[in-house]
Amino acid sequence: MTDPKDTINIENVVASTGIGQELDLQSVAMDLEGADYDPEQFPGLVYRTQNPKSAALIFRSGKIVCTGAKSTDDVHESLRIVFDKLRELQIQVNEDPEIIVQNIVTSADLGRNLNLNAIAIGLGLENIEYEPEQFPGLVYRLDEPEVVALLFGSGKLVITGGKKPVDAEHAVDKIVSRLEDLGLLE
Amino acid sequence: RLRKWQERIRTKDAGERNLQFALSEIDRMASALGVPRSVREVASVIYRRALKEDLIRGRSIEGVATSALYAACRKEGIPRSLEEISEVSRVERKEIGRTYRYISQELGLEMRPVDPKKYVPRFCSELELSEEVQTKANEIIEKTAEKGLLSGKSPTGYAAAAIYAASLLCNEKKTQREVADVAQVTEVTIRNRYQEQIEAMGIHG
DNA sequence: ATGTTACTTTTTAAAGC
DNA sequence: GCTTTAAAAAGTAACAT
Repeated sequence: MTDPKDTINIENVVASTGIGQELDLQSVAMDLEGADYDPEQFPGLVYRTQNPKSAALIFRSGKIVCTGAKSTDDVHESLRIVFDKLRELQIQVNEDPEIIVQNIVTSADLGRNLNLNAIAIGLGLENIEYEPEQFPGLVYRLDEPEVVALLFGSGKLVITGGKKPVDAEHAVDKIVSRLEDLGLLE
Repeated sequence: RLRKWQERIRTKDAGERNLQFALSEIDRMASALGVPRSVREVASVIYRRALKEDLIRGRSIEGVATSALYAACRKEGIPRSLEEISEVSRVERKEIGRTYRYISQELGLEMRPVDPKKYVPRFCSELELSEEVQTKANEIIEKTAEKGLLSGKSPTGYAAAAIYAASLLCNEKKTQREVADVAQVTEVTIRNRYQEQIEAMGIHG
């Protein structure tokens, strides 16, 4: 039997940081090739890195949000690229700004089909949200770790809201044991 | 002091007017949908509870009223799809769904997923299909759901496919388009659900 | 009838409306 | 509350071929 934990894959990491310097986004947009800046639509400037692939949202305050990375290492590498690009534009950037991981999205596979109707009732209608007319996944909010899990009929899962990679592992363990206790797995 | 009193009356009047408006809207939509009086009463109770729990702040009265009616239809066992509900409301489908999920969670309505069989009588009667087709459709829904085919699927599309399949099996064929129109789903959805269902039932191709 | 694109859900920061 | 960004899951839908 494959341990569902071994099927966990990080799909997206969101992190925030700041260069401790105010920015004139209009001029940054002019000098930084590939930058998308439309203040009427959104106050942040969008800059995409290729390797690793990510999108950085750069704000007037100098604060930056990086999304789309596949690992925490990729987040650091992507932001290092962004910092260097800004330095090339003669912008002062702190040595190594603090990078805070805000959210990690993970996917996993329980390896067997799930009866979502039975799970909705088993886990307690007051704790879950399952509205197949609106979305095919069952929404299950865990307290420890504090993450949100989306369960699908195929047995595939999405775990989001965690700040550390281990949060997903703990969540999968709890989900598996709860479903086993209810006799809704295998 | 007089000003404070007038303000209280003004607030009270506004609140009363809003409640009256909400209840009249529930009545109007319920009539348009042709649901029994009991559903309007349940919807009114849900709306008043939402009002009491202060769930309307930041939301439109019409949105909460519509969501209360949607929830009431389901609670009473005569569900209307969000698509059908949105046709008699001035609130768009997406907002009705969001508001419904919010009040459902906050009021602890503990709504059970909609059983596709609940749509069979109404859809079949709109299609002028016999009792035999309804029975067959229910049988298809029950057996395929037991095999786990229902997980994650929209109840209306699931019911529509079963009705389409049953109409074929009972020699009262309706086209996918006819069934799709009354169930308000696309032919593609009926086709996909239909294929899964007949395969699970072990029927022909 | 199929294929592509796109939208539904969840999470999270950012600044501003 | 909304706006933008990324990503997965699976279902549904719209539009093109």
